[in-house]
Amino acid sequence: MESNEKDCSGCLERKGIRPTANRMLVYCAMKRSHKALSLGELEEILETVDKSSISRTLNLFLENHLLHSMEDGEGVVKYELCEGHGTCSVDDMHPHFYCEMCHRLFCLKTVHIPMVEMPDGYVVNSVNYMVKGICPDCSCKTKKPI
Amino acid sequence: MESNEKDCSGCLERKGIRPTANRMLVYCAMKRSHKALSLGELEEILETVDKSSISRTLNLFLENHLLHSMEDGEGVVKYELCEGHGTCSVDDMHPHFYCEMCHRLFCLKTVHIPMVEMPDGYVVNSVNYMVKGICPDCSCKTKKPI
DNA sequence: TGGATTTTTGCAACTTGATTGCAAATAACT
DNA sequence: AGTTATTTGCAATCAAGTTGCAAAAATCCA
Repeated sequence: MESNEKDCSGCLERKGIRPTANRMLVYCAMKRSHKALSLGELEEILETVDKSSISRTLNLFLENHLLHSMEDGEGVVKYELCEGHGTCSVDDMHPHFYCEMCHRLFCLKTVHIPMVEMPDGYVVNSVNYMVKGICPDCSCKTKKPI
Repeated sequence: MESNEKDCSGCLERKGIRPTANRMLVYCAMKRSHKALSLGELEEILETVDKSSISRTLNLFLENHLLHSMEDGEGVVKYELCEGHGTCSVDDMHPHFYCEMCHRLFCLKTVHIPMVEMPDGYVVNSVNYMVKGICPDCSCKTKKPI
């Protein structure tokens, strides 16, 4: 559970990112939350940091492949720290599941994204696999008793 | 190439959607364009229809599984008519490719989306497979001569 | 150390995509 | 035709995200 100041600053520096107070706050918040977060959610968690600073930080992290982004199912972008030592290789990614009932986004970390065979000429940088439907909680609640 | 008035109205009626003039315009525009369109793009194509009407129509079509939606890689939602007789089964879907250089979205209609094994309890309604990288046009342009 | 330079930050304003309230227009139903 | 329900256009609004800019903080270097 590497989420203390020292470790965070190391992670940033390794990527050539100056570890300012705000950036460490953003990084640590994402490290602690074991799910994808939106700009708005980070804004709520980090009351002391302005949303423009969070936005700039997220974009900086994105450019440096410290995190990847995905659409959350309702048009909002969510961010998630890359797993494998700060690289964003396709193998490190996992599918996401958006519940159309409770509107939550799930990380399916146990599931591996199968890579498709691309037509010639396409260079793949990242893959996003998003499944939509009803999550276990909601499908259980709506299940009619037999 | 079923994009005349009569056929369109039939498609809508089969779904229980009243085929008004605007709705047929939206439907036919999507049928003719063989790619995913955003609300904004439809607005440009259909000069006579207000964007609020287009928006309401798209949501109506979505609810009735006449089309499916995906994020286009830059936070804008794009819509695409379902293939298989107006159902949105997972088999009918194809991956999309977003070029990070020219910012275009490609439909990889020749590629089949592999379905992953879901953990227990998840009910799957739809799947979105989005690949990001460099498209053939751009990767060709940037390729250094040997 | 101290002063100049660069980087980062917060605030407010703005941009953009999309939705909503409402009254007018259109269509549907006896 | 007259009544009711549905759809539409317009303007206003909302929300996510970005940007310009001046102040604050960090860095550089003689």
